[in-house]
Amino acid sequence: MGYNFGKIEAKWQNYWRENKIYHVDINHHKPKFYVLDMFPYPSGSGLHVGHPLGYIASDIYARYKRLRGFNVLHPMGYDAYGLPAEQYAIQTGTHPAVTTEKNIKRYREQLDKIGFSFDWDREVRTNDPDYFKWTQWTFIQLFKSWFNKDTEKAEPIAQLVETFEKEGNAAVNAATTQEEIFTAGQWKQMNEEQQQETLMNYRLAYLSDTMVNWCPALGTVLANDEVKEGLSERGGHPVERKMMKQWQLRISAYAQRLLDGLDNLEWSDSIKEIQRNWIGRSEGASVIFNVKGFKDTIEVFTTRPDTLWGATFMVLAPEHELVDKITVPEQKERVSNYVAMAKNRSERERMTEVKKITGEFTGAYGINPLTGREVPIWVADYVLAGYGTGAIMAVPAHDSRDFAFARHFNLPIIQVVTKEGEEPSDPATWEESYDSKDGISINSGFITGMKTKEAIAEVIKRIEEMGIGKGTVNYRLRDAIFSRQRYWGEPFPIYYKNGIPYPLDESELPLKLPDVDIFLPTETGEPPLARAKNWKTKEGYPLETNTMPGFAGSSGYYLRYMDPHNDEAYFSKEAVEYWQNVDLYLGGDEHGTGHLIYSRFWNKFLFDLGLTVKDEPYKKLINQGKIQGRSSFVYRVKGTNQYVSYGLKDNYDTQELHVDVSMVDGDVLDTEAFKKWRPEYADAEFILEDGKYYCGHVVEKMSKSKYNVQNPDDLIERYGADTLRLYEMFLGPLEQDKPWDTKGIEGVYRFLKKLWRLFFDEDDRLIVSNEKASAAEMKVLHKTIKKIQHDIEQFSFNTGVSAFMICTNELSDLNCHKREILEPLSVLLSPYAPHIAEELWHQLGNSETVNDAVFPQWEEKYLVENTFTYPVSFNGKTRFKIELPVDLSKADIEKAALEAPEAQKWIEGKTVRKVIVVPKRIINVVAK
RNA sequence: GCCCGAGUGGUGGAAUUGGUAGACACGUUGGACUUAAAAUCCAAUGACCAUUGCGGUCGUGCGGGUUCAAGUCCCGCCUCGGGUACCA
Repeated sequence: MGYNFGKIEAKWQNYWRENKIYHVDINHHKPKFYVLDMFPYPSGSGLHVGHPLGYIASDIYARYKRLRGFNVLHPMGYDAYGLPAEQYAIQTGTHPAVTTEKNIKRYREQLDKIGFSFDWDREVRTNDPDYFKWTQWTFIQLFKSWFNKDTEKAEPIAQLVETFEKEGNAAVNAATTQEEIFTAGQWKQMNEEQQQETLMNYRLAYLSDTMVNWCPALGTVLANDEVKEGLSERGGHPVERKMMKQWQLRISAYAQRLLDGLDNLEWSDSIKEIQRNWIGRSEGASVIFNVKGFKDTIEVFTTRPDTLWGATFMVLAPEHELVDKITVPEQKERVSNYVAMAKNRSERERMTEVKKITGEFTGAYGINPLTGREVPIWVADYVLAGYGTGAIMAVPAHDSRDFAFARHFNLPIIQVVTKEGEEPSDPATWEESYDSKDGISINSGFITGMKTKEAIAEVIKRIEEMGIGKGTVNYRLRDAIFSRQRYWGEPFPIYYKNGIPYPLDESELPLKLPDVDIFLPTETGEPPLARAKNWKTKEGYPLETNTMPGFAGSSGYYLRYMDPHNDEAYFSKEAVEYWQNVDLYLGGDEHGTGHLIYSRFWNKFLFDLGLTVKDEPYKKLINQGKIQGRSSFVYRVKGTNQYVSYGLKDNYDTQELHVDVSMVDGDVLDTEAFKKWRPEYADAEFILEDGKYYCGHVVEKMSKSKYNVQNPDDLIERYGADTLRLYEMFLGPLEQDKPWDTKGIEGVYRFLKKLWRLFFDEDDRLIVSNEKASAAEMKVLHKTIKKIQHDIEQFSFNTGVSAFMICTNELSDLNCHKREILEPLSVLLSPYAPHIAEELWHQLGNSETVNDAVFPQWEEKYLVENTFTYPVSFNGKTRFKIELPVDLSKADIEKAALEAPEAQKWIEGKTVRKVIVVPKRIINVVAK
């Protein structure tokens, strides 16, 4: 019989469930540890082998921490709102809730089979009213808050109103889009609508007209991070720019805190860098230019105020409010045509035509505030309305885009920075602009001769004194568009009275999704919720018809796990004070600019409200790599039904076709299975090599259409969950992308069978003895404990698995069947392979779960060696080995090495110049 | 374009951070057991040269450098993967 994983795994999975082994509560006698996986969106195709990779790693860590005496919170749930279920609903009429429920059930079955230590009593689902009540609640708090730049935190709108009533807004330093200054008197004279409109400019969740990423195919707007290269991330549909009234979150207010917070996080440098780039802080100055003949001024943002003397023209974004006003009559037509063209270009066009230089002269002139020189004002779409002030001063000599523009339209180029010790040259001879971050200012008035850094500081100082500008910081981070014109998401807890949005009373939450007849927009283009009957408050006011985006529900889910059944609050004070924040978070790095930013923002906001106790949600983050599929190909001879084996395909004119990897074993195709696969292959003929059909292969994304999906259920069926767990870890470093190849799973399976043989004989009789272990056996054990502990703490799970293999191989060689060795070994193995470990632990006579055992402690005394086998190298090349006592002095080691018989041939006829001895490492002889 | 990350046997990957390159597996080859197969076990397996035995040369993407010693550090390239994209 031997190792019967099927029986063992079912048995212990039941035992764990029935005895609630993974249920966890607050326990003040133990230190807490919070291990979290990014929860999955339950898709219709179920889990493939790539999904559990991170879950297995975090499960090993969670189990390890438990063995080390921590009270471990390790929950799981579902990111249940999402487009696929809704798209399916549109096609079939099946309610997305039904699809989602079905998919969750399948996910749960698959997850259960892998033997995770999740506390399912804490499961959350983003579409569960008990859960999204708090998503809606948080939205209301955002609506009722503003960001005070003086205190660098969110504060209640109610207090802001009090300030307005007392002194107006002049002294308020807020993250705001409010431009007009008003007095207390003016505030009081505003009507309700005007006041609400004003407050909207301060709220952290606010409604405003904004340029959005509109995706016609999905019928909704998308956030910036949901658009990749001008196409929607989901589905790859084209995205257009459109002006729409949308809910937004003022995440830009938190830009600096989001940036600063990164410094103290144990995240990979790459993901921190991605976030830093996304936030995009840049320091510089805003400078005010007068417009000749107008009272209006143009404010520009520049990171290089030291190049003001080189500004030879100005450029406004097509959307800039002054374009129309300042354009001279004879340019009107050209400019308005250009602006219309620029506005209508899709995102995609705009991005693909980056190199195309376009623009129009307005006919107006700006006046350089430092030099008094007149510079022409142009309109061009290389200047973005959404960044800085939507206007720039162009310094063609030192900016590549300005340079290209100046060359194209024949505008003057003046050099104002040069490299130290270099003579300025004629820009007309240049091929590109001169990047001058470390230079010396020339031809630049009072900063001439200064180094760039001090020149910038000096200009900022002077323009501030002169009142024509100031030092400023700009961020690339945009506010997050929070409305989706979709059905399957959280409804906004907002109603409209006279067109003004108001939040629902908290007692009205959760506001559940209404029923609709079909999941499509209305004829008039309103979102699906507008189809619902009676989508209004008790008083009859219409409710918001947009729904929230996918990242709404995932932004604060880690907090709800701490106290998932609380109906009084998001989570209790006691729970958050105990569990604090996530100690270890595992997930894919594709969430670098989305979820991980939103979630940090959400947490910081709740922190400002005094709800969370940590400023950052995820202390340590590990991004597991993707598992790629290994696709197989057959080669059809064109125009025939003949298939030629890989090695012979170059002799024919062939077409490459994906075949299902389940029919391929080590590149050899099961030709009979292939014939049965599809009717058109029934009469397939094969041109074989050595009697076999060899397939070609390539490593690519795992997907249905490539027939390379490996699902964990089949592998568990064949090898068991423990083998699957070990194999996924054995594949390679956790954070690295790697191809999936089922071939190697045999090796791991063999290891478990071999381990089993240490405990049982051929007739399944336990052969474990209570005999005292030998020094050699103790050494194997303690070496392994040390290695396993080290590897788990380093998240080096692949080397951990090989350490277990080495250990088992060595114990087999030693013929060791001793409890003193095997009992700790079963504990050691339990994080990786919990089922077999639990079985062995109980077979050894333990009646409690192995999860409550104590992780064994390795002791140095078993590891000490009396001798060390030195590699002896001559001029860096290893020539022979010599075993010497470890406590030998350097001089004696040197002597022993040089006197060794093998050494003579390398020394002969040469002079020994030097001998390097590194104790317990190496001996290197330098001989010439 | 800019910013990260990675290139090691036929394959996945190791290498205590500058100290025996290729651990552990897969695969392959040969052998044992078996009527046979599966399973299991044993041996070989970086390339090349030599071979009766000992052995030798080369080798971590490429080219240079530092060092007694480089997969690891420095300089310059190449290739692949990811992020970002007119951000002033």
